Amino acid sequence: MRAPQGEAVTVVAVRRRVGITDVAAKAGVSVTTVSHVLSSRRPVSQATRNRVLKVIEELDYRPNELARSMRAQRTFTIALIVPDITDPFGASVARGLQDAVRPASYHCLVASTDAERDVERDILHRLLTRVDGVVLSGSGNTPEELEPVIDARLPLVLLGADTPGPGFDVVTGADHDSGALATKHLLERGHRRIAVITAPTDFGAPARRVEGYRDALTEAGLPADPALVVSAPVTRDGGAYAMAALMDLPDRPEAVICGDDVVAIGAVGAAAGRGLSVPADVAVMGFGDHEAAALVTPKLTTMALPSREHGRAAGELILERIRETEPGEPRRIVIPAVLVQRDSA
Amino acid sequence: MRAPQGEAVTVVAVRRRVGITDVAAKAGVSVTTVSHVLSSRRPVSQATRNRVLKVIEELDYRPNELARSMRAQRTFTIALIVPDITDPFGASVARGLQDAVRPASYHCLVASTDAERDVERDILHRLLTRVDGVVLSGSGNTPEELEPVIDARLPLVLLGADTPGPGFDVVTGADHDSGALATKHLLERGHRRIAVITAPTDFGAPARRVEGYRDALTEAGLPADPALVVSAPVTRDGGAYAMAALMDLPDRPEAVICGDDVVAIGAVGAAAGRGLSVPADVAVMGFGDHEAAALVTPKLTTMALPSREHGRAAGELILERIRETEPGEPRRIVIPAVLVQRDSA
DNA sequence: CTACCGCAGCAATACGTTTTGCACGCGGGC
DNA sequence: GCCCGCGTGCAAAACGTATTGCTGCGGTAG
Repeated sequence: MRAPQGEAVTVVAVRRRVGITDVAAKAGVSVTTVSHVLSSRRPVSQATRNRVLKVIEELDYRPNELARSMRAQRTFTIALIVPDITDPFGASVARGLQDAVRPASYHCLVASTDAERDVERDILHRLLTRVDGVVLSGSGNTPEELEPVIDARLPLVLLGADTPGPGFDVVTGADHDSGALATKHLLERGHRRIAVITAPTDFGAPARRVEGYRDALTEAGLPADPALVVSAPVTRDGGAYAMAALMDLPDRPEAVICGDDVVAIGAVGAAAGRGLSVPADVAVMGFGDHEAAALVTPKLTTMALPSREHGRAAGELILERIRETEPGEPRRIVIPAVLVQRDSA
Repeated sequence: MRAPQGEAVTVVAVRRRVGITDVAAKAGVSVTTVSHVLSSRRPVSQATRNRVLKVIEELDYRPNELARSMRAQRTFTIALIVPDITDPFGASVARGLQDAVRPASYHCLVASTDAERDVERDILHRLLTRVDGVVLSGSGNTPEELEPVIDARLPLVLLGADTPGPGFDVVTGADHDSGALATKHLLERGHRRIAVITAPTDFGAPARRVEGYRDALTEAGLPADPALVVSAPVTRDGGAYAMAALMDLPDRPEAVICGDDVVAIGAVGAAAGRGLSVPADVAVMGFGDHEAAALVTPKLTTMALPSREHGRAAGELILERIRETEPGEPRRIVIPAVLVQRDSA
């Protein structure tokens, strides 16, 4: 019953992977016909189609995607290269990317580089012939590193890129605006002396946020006191020290915007250590909306970076590029941060 | 200078992807020779080798991995399927997996299923012909869902699997032991009445931890009061409510072990709300060592789940399976949790 | 001097699909 | 009654690589 064929051997042995040829043979048609019932690129009689489908079912045939990709010159795979997938931003981006491309039956290959240039280059090279597009995040992506990608005519989207000039597709946060938005929120709550604790770099996203902060102040007709902008490592302790310094100022600020939630948490701790209560004595805002932001006391008011949106946007952009026939103008997608009001401001 | 050849046409046009054939032609040898230069599977004279390498350099030739995979019947890709890559556990596992397989030149394809069974099945099916192995985490992986994978003779490793019986490779946490370990730590600090707040399930990892807790108590000659084991949703509020209930007990516990850091943070909050100080009045332990654990006040003493290790172990196991010629006995790798002492206990 | 052995390289085949040029037969319109 | 067109299916080529049987050549040992 299981084996109508003549073979009486009962040892099952290693069952070879079933290919389209096996299906064709068992259904008594050519491989072309099988392919056509699968792809519907040419009409096939109902009778034949049914027969083929039945055999496919029986044999549990699944087309070899590899061969398919090779033939079509399309892998249906997008590579995501991030400094560290463990970092919440990287993970969310990965998720957003998956969300965007899965409906189109694309997969995601993800790799972590630890921001090491040669690792990044190595991975990039080995991936080039395996994927239909690349989303690259973080690390100092210099144009020359990117050269092999564009050279391979592979769609490429940069995430939050600073260095490479125009000519690239980019998805980035609205850094200037988020800095301004945070500042305005504090202004609306009546604060006038507003300080900033930022990362110790004078370029990139942190710098642009500080600029937004200054512009918001200026727009409100307020002076931007340079003493109120301090920099600190992006750690809890960094935030604590910087906050302590601010609180020691003769004319202590009424509110402080921190470049990261972790920093903000350190700042809140430092304030508490001096008997200052948040937000009654001093308001504190964070950036990023980490998991911890909603867990600490007081719950942190913060600017959420919709990182999943970043990933989704990148995915959609890549998909568009893949579908395009003509290269088209480089695009730049800017994603605004959103204010999450909680208890610290 | 750039083009010694006769072609005077300056229009660059679309440069075709350079293949091994182009290299062979330009070097004046056969494709076989080029392949041998690359693979060293047969000796090639130094002169020829140099000439070929030079041409490869000039043409910036990179072998098409797809064709290579097809020929070798090996994709050098491992699939990781998790409920959500955004979840810190999933992300760490991904990272560990990458760490493990990258030295062997393997890539990682990651997919999130949101724990939806049909999404999982769909992804699994579409991946089967594209990868050399699968690491599957979370979701109720029923054996029948796994059938296509084992049917395809694909190495498969289950992460923290509960349901499927033996016959599968599994990497899992030492749940029973970690429960016992946490309990012993509190016993050593002199606590006698120890409570547990656990997830509302009576199977899987949470249940096994509770068992470990009971056994540790018994071993210490202490009674296991059923009233001290309460269940709560794995949220901040869940922890808070459960803690409140425990604190209302006539004979209030001196210490409580929470099934998750988030729950522990809620518990600490509830204690503070009743004027109880942690750890002076009541000790609290968490599970998981989330980012937030080190950020809250007091810093949480917790059992860290080395999730990156889980991923790494799974990767190494898969690699072994791939290299094996004979199937071999199913293996089970158990990874202990580690105690992270901070300030809450 | 001859036979044998090893080195270098070539041509052909396989991997599993999809696509395309062709052939065959049948029915309808002129 | 003939021709055209359409519906249906087949054989062969292509995607880009790795492998393998073979050939010719030169050197060495017997």
